[in-house]
Amino acid sequence: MTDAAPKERLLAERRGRIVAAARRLAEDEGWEAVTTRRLADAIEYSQPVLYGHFPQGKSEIVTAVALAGFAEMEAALTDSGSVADASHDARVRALVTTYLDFADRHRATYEAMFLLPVTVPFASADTPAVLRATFEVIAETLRALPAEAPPSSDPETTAEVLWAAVHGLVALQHAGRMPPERRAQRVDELVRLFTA
Amino acid sequence: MTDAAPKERLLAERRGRIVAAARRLAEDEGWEAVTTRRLADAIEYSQPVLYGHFPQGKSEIVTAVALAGFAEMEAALTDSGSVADASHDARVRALVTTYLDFADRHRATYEAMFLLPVTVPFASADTPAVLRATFEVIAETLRALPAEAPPSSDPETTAEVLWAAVHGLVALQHAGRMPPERRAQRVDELVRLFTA
DNA sequence: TCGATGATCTAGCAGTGCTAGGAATGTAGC
DNA sequence: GCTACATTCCTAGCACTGCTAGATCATCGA
Repeated sequence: MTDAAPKERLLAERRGRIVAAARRLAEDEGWEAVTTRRLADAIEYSQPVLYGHFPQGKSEIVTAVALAGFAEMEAALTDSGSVADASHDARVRALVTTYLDFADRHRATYEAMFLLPVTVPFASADTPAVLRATFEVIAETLRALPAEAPPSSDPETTAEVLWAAVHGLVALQHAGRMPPERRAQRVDELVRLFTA
Repeated sequence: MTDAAPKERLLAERRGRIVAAARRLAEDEGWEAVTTRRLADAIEYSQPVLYGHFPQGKSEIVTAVALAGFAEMEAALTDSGSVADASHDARVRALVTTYLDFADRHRATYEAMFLLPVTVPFASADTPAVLRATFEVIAETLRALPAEAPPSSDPETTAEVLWAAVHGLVALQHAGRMPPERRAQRVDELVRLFTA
C-alpha cells in the first residue's frame, strides 16, 4: 500500500485525533461536555482548524464518531455469531448480549449512533455501507432460524423487530427507566420470544 | 372544589401557558427551537419570570411537558385496552398501535418523555405516579394473557420487553432508521411474537 | 401617605457554534 | 537568496444560548 503524501497523512491523522478526542470526552463526561473549544484544546490548534476537517461543523464530528461506532459494533456482532455448532438459541443470545454489552461499554458512542440526530441518510442510496452491514448481521442470524422456529413470512421484518427490542432495552435501561436487577430476565425473555 | 385564590390561580394558569408554549414550539419546530427567550415572548413576560415557576430552569420545563405527556399516553393506553370481549391478540395489537400512534402524533412530547434527559427519577420512591401508571397499563394487558399463551414466569418482565420493543420501534422509525413501508408488518410481527 | 413586600424588567454574564479577516508559514520561480 | 503568492492557522468577534443580580414598578397594609 502506498503511503499518502506526508501532508495528507498528517491531515488524516489530525482528523482522526479530533474524532478520538470527541469520543473520549463524550464517553467520559457526556456529549454536553464536547465543545468545539475543548476539542481544539485537545488537538492543540484553534477552533477554525476543526472546520477545515469538518466544514459542516460539530454535527459532522458527531457523525464521524457514529460511523466509527457502527464499524466496531458490526465487527463485534459478526464475531458473536461465528461460534461454530452453537444452537440457534445460543446464537440469538450471543447477538443480543453482544449488542447490549457494546452499548453499555460505549454509551456516548451508542448515543451518537442512534439517539443524537445524525446527518447521514439511512434507508437510501446514500446510506454508508457500514450502517447496512450492521443491520445485516442481525438479519442473517434470524435467517439462520431452523425450520421449527416460529413461522415468519419475512425474516427481514423479524430482524427489524428484534433490533427494535434490543435498541429499546438499551435506550430505556440507559435512561434509568427499567430496574437494573431484572436485566438478565429481560434478556432471557427476549431470546425466548424470538426462538421459542 | 374551592377555587384557588385569584393570584394563585393566575400563577397556575401562567405556568400552564409556559408548558403549553414549550410543547407547541417543540412539536412545530423541534426542541432546538425552544429557547427561554421564545417562551418568554410567547407568554409576554420577560425571561426571569420563567425561573419564578421553574427554579431549576429549562430542564424543569421539559420535565413538565414529559409528565403531561405520560398522563395523556396513560389515558390513551387505558382506553385502548378497555374494549370488552376483544381477543387477547386484538388487545395487544390495540395497545401497540395506540402507543405508536401517540408517539407519532406527539413526536416532541414523546422525545421529552424518553429521549431527552429528564430530571425525574424513575424506578424509585420519588417516581411520579403517572410514570408507574403508564407502565402498569402495559403490564396489565399482558397479565391478562390467556392460559395457552406462551409461558412466562413473570408477566412483569414480558411487559418490560414489550415496552422496549415498542419504544425501539418508535425511536428507530422517528430517527429514519427503518423503511416506513414495512411499518404494518413490524406491528404484525410484534403482536405475533407476544401472543403466539 | 408611606414604607415594606412582591412582581417584573433591564442588562449583563459565561458559555455555545461558527466565521471574517489578518498574521504567520511554506513554496515556487526568478 | 529573495520575492510573491498560496496555504495554514490564529485572533477577535458575531449571534445566540441559559441564567441571574440588581433596579424599577406595583401592590398592600398600617
